Amino acid sequence: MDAVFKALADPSRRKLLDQLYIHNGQTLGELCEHLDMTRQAVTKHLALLETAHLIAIIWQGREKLHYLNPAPIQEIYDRWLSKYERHQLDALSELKRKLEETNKEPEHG
Amino acid sequence: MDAVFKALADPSRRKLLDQLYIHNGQTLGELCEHLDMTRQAVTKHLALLETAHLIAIIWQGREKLHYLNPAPIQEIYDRWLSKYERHQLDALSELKRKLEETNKEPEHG
DNA sequence: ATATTATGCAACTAATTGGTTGCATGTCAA
DNA sequence: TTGACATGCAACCAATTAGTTGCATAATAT
Repeated sequence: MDAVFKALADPSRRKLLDQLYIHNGQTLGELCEHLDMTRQAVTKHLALLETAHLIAIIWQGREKLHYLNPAPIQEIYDRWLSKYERHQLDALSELKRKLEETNKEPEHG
Repeated sequence: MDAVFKALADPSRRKLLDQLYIHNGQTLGELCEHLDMTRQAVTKHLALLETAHLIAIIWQGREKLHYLNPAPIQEIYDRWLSKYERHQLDALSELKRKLEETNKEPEHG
């Protein structure tokens, strides 16, 4: 799960996922065309995405095809995001209560 | 949005969110007790979380209270995660098709 | 008043990250 | 068989990050 969050933290890697979303199964060379960096840099980004299982790779001859795998993203939602959403109402009402309480006293920074 | 992904990329920061989920409105000092690092380090993590609007801060006298704000997390889901989920079935079937294709002889023309 | 508590700010270090260049390997096409 | 291509691997560099220490400031308690 840590690998997934780390992988999603970089804008270039999110852009790669976006590219695969637009056109799935692209080769390394094709993916490179959309990013302003060397092929080797893109390779490293793709390696991180693969480690996080956000993409799957299939070799076809000398070509490396990349496929989007949204499963880990779904997991983020299931195991982590929904957890916080459930607290949303409670959190906000508590915040509101505390804000009103704070307004009775002098402000700080 | 980039700030949110960056903020979520670190396990210590996710742990801080977890702590606030368990007990909302904790002070800096309280949050420090759960992490094995200096107060100043925790302060920096909390600053990043605040920048990403994942937490809200309320001053009460000399105490700094921290409140969870799950709104950006909900945004991730709405604007980004659901986008990939929609493709999940297509992506997997495409992958399967390509895998089967790979097991044959490559084309020669 | 004074000490204690709760926090902020800044400089510094070490580790990690994002990128580069150079060279090597395997596949396809002529 | 040769040359071009698609990619891999490794060393290196610069920027960012995660953490530290030291000192400063503001609020509270005695």
